[in-house]
Formats: sequence, structure tokens, C-alpha cells
Amino acid sequence: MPDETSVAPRTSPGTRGTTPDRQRLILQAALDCAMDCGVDAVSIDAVRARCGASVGSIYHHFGSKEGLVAALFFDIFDEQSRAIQDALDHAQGLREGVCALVTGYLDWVVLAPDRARFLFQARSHVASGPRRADLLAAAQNRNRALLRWFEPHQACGAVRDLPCDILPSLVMGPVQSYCRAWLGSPGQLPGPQTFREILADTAWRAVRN
Amino acid sequence: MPDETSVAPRTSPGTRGTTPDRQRLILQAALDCAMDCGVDAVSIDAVRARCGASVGSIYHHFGSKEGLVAALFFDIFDEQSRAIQDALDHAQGLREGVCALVTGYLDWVVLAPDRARFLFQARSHVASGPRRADLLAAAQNRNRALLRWFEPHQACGAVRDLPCDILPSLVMGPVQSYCRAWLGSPGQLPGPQTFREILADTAWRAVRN
Amino acid sequence: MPDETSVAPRTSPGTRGTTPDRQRLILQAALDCAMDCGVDAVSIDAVRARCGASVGSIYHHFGSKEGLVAALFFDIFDEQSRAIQDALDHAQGLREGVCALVTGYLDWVVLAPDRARFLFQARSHVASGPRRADLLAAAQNRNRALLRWFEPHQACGAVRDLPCDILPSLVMGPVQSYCRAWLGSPGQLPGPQTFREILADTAWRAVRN
Amino acid sequence: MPDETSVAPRTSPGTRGTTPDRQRLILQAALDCAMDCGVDAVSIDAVRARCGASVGSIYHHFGSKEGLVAALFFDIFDEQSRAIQDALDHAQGLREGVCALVTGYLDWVVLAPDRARFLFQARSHVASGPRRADLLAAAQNRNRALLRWFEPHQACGAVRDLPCDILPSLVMGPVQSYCRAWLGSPGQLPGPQTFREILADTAWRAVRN
DNA sequence: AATGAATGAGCCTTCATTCAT
DNA sequence: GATGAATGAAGGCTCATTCAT
Repeated sequence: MPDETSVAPRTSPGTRGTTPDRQRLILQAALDCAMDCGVDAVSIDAVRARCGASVGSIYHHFGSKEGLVAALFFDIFDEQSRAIQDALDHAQGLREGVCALVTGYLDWVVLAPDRARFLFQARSHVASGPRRADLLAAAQNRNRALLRWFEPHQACGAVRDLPCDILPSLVMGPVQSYCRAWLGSPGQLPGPQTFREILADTAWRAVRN
Repeated sequence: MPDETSVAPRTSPGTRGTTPDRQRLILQAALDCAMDCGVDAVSIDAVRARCGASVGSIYHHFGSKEGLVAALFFDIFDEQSRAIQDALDHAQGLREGVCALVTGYLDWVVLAPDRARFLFQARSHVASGPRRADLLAAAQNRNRALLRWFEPHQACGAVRDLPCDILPSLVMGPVQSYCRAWLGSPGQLPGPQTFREILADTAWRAVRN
Repeated sequence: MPDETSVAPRTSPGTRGTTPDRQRLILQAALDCAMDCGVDAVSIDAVRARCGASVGSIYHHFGSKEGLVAALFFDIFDEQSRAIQDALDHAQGLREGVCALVTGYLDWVVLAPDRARFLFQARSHVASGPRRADLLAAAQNRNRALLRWFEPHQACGAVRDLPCDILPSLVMGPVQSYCRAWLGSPGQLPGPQTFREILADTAWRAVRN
Repeated sequence: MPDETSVAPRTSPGTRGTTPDRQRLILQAALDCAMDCGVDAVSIDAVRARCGASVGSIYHHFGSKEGLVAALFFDIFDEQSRAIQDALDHAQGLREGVCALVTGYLDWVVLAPDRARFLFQARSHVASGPRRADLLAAAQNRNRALLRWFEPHQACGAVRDLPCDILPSLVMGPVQSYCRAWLGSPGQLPGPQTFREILADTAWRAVRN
């Protein structure tokens, strides 16, 4: 049923000097679908209805539905990774760095709750698809960056010497757990910022010596 | 479904040692489906094929596919809650109790990884369905039990006086995070028992004064 | 899903000196179903849910779904026939008799619009079922009564000598047509009583000489 | 369905003499199904089997089974309206016009009994579906045309000054009643042409002054 | 690059009916 | 008379995907 709910003009004219390209339009439409009713609501047809692209166009750009979801996932995943890395880069000293990992994550979730929710929801879909390897690699990259940052501090005995498999969960577990709960039951819990200090402090307690 | 407004099957199946009845047979078949390829593989037809029940029989007992998934979810959720509560009940003293929360959870996950995986996978499905309220209530019940246990220790200053919304994430976040990762990429990570002490100790660090 | 919406007590106690029997309860429930969403909504399960009877009980009394619908249909059809016959019996003279046919029908429809609507809706179902012969017989009976009443008046030349196949449509066509329209779009048309005289007069015009 | 809010298929199928397109093929197949065993026999699968279209194709063009039935209904309803209007347009004078309304209807029914039967059967389905408003509008349109035609004759006192709500039933009630009966019990009643004059005359009697 | 009609497997659900208790 | 678990055919609908234009 083409076009029935088409809302956006084919090429949002005049929003900037350049028209946003089809790919971004499609990705945004896919995210909007997921926002409404979960990842399972991201169907080719729903995306098409939202952004006015044709079925063929979506396939031209993303190859498959799985490809579309994965593209959106990695897009957001990378954005999140950059946000955390930025926070870490601007932190000075050990404790501040640990806190930056937590608050960098937390701030990004608060800034882009919809994208954060999608990341939680879509992960298992990507993990069980053909880009599973990419996901493992991306996750490992992020973990490695975290571990690399910790390394010197562990070496000098400033933080516990923890196995690298468990360290990420110890540092990020609480903030992820709370953010997931917050995103999952809107209006039921205070925003993560409320517990910014507590969460950061808890990460520090987890690793300090 | 004998009583559509009741939360649990009318005749708590399998509580006694008798021949497993249809309801339990169906629930087990549903779990088996989910074990193979994730919750999305729980289709009425797949369940039917596995346990020999008819389509109509499944609907008679569970009302809908959603109802079946939810029934299985709450069945397992309650089992998990009992496992944690059991561990907590047998613990003596403050620190041991904190550790019991973590290890009770961890041990149950290791004991029933399939059921644990289902809990992670199915939660969002239940949360976005008609039994969302039941889920929120069940989660709150569990949290309240945890908070009630902490209360006297907070009162006497033995543990930090933390807001009740964040406490569960601080205590359980790391172990949940790791278990989720372990269940999600089989063979990639060491079993949770490997980090039993670290995880328990981290929970203790999170709350101690 | 037994009983979920059971509203009526098993045996409406104390409504009269005697409890209405199961059969009537079931028939009423079937009519209620049809009222809500049309004859197609009369399913064994919907009836069961409404009146608290068991599936088996319904089958015990009516043999099949078709049997239930037919039983209700003939019940109402006979009631309607009696209403018209009563009106005719109390009329005196030719013109008054013709009017009584119309107004007897009309008054009954206004008195029992739900039952009238069911008659319109269910007729084709009964007509294509195993009781088709009964329906033809009942309809013919009613027509024969009408024709028998007209006979002497036709013989003496007071009314047109019309073929018996067409006479019923000439007399009852307009009032049936309007009642059908009125029942079909509630609130859109004035009640049939508004046109009592016009409709009666038109029937008279149709047959008078 | 190319445009879900449009009432008619976007490309008025079959208006030209070209190869019948899919939409018309599907509509014809649906009508064929209904001819065999009534509207309830119009199942997606039966239609598919008849015309060789795929399930998806039917949904692409009509959105739902309800949409298919409604599309066919309005197609036929419009055809019938045109037939009556044509007869009316070719009539000269008052009495001839009144007769044309009746015989125009009657002739069309005799010409296309299957389509006429479908109209009777499907009306309540359309009336209780999402296109109820369209049906009311279409019916009102037809009535308005009839009333507009009568207006000058009423104004000059040549016909009774009847309320517009009842006029259509007075004029068309008998012929509709008989045609319905004839279509409903094939072989039991003489064809409507047998009563062409009687029915036309009766309509005239109903409205003349 | 884009379009949209066509495909058909697969899913959820409803339903009349049977039968052992 | 009554009960309700069980059956399985049948139906409506969604969806990812292909392909000719």
C-alpha cells in the first residue's frame, strides 16, 4: 500500500544546503519504526510507508532487512562508542577516567534515549545474523580500548588487577543495568542523571585498590 | 485458558510429582523452541510439533502466543526469584547476604542457562504486551524483597544509604551484565563461576560503608 | 477460555417464581451476540462466554451451531407472525385489515428491533442450511394466511385480483424496506411510527381497486 | 492497494477495452466465489485459486478481504445506480419516470442476477466495516437523485408531497422485496419480468395524487 | 538509482465439533 | 443433563524478497 502515510517530502527541501540522502532518510524511518513498537516492527513495508522510499530503493541501499537493521545498529553503536571515548579523552587522571566511562555512557543515553533503546533491542538480532562477526569485533574493539586505558593503572597497582573478561562488566554493569531499566519502563524511574555520582563512584569502588 | 484474567494457569502445573500435564508439556516445548533459535522461533506450529498438542489445545490453555510466552516467562522468573531468595535466606550476616544475592543469581544462571537466556530474551516481549503490569509488579516485588533485606543494615549504618531505585542495579548490575554476555556469545567467555568471588566482592564494594 | 466474561449467574435466581431454563438462556445469549456484531459473531464460544453454559450443554440442547441459530430464528419468526396475525385478527373490514398487516409488522419491529434485525440478518443463513425446507414452509404459511385473508375481498372485486406470488411484496414491500433501512443505520432515520399512516395508506393504494 | 484512503482502485480497472488487469481479474474471481456459495465463500484462498493471483497480490491491491468485498460491492452498486439513472434519463413525463425507476431496477436485476444477489448479501458486511460511511454516502446519493427527480413533480402537486425519508421505500420497496425473494429462492418464483407492469403500476399508485 | 507489482511461505487465530468424565 | 479439554481444518494476514520497467 504505497504512500498511504507518507509524511516526509521526497527531499526535505531547504533544511540545509544539501538534501539529506536517501540512506539517512531510510535509516531514520527504521529507527522511528523501532521506537513505536520495538525492533520487530521494523518491516520493509513500515519503513517504506514512513519515509516514502520504494521497496526497491531500500533493497538497493541495504540489500536486505537484516542489512538495514545492522546498518542502523552499527551507526548508533559507533556513535555511542565515540561518545564514551570522547568523555574518556577529556578526563584527567585515574578516578576521573573511570567516572568518564560511566558518565560518558550515561550522558549519551540521556541525550539519545531512542537510539540507546534501539541498541539494547537490536543487539541480539544483529548477533544472530550474518554480521555477528562484525558485532563481536566492534564490541571487542570497545572493550580493548577500555582495557588499554586501564592497563597502565593496573600495572602501577592503582587499580585491581582484574581479568579482562570481567572488567567491563564491573565498570559498566551498574550504569547499563539502570539505563536499561529506565529505558524499558518510561516514567517509572528517575532519569539516570539523578544517580550520576553514585554510579560513577560505584564504578570506582569496583576497580580501585 | 480456563480463566483469562488469572495470572497463572489455574492448576499450577507440575507442582506435584504426578504425570506432567498438557500445560507443562506445552511450556516445555515452547522453551525448547526458544533454546534452538531464540524467542522468535516460538511459533504455535513449532510448539505443536514438539509436544504433540493440537493448536486448539495450546489456545485453550494459554489464549494466545503472547500468553504462552508470558506464562513461560513468569514461570521462569518466579523460579529465579525463589533461587535468589533461597540463597539469601541461607546467608548469615551482612556481607554474606550481599554475596548470596550475586552468587544465588549466578549459580541459577549456570544451572539453567537456557531458562536464563529465555528470561533475557523474552522480557521485552512481555513488557510490551498485555501483561506489562504483571511484569512491573513481579520486578518490583523482587526489588522490594532486596530492599527490605538491606533496610536494617542501612539503618544501622553498615551499608551506604542508597536510593532504593538505584540499589538493585548497583548490587546486581555487574553479575547480570556478565551473565548476559556469557549467555549471548556461547563459547566466547569463561563461565560465570570463574568470577564468582570477584562479582560478589564487587557487589560488596558497591554498598559497604 | 471458559467463564472469563460470564455475567449472568448460572440460574438467575429469584427473577420469577421459576428459573429460566438453559435453553432460553442460551438463545438469549445467542441473540445478544448477534446484536453486538452481526450473526457471524454468534459462535459457540461467544455464546458460552455470555451465558455461562458449557460447550457441551449448548450442543446437548441444539445439536449444532446451525441448529442454535435456526432455533432462535424460528422462535422470533413465529413471534413476528403471531404479532401480525393478532393485528389482523383485531381489524375490522377490508381497509383496516390491509393497514393492520402493515402496522402490525411495523409495531412489532419497533417493539423488538433487535429481534427484527436478527430476522433480517439470519434469514439467508437459515435458508442455506438444513432447515431450508422449514423456512420455506414457514414463509409460505405466513403468505398463505395473508392470501387467504385477501381471497374473499378479491373475489368480490374490492381489491385488485393480483397473482399470489406478488401480492405479499406489494403490501409489505414498503414497510419492510423502510424498517430494514431504519434497523440498518441506527440514528439516521426517523422511527417507522413516523410513517405509520403513509405506509398503511400505501399498502392500501397498492391493492385497492 | 496503491492508496489506502482512496475509495476506488487508483486506475479504474476495465474502463477501457484493454486486457483486463489484475484488479479486475481479482474482483471477478471474488464475484464468482460469491455466486457459488454466498459472500462467506469469498475467502482469499478461494479467490486466489480462481484467478491465479497470489495472496500478496490481492492484499497489494485491496488491503484486506473486507476491502476486496467492499470494492466489489461499490463497483456493482455504482453499476446498478447507473442502470437506474439511465432508465430514468430516457423516460419522458411523470408516470413514465416512476415506472422507469422500477423497471430500470428490475431489468438490471434480471440482467445481472448474480451481481444483484451479491449486493443484497454483501451490504450488511460493508455496512459494518470501515467503509460504512462510504456506503451511507452512496445510498444517500442515489436517494438524493431520486428525490431531486421527484421534486418538481411534488412542487406542482402532480405527486403526493411525501417526506423524503420514506419516498424511496414507497417507490422501490415492492420491487426490491420481490427481487430479493426471487434471488433468494431460485426456481421457486416467476421472474420479476412477469410482474413488470404490476410493480411499476404499484409504484405509481404509491406516489400519485 | 528508483519504482511498485507480484510472489508464496509462514504465522496467528478462530471455530465447530467430539468425547470421556 | 452438564462439563471442558482436545482436535484440526480453514481462514486472514504479514513479510522479505525478486524483477521488469
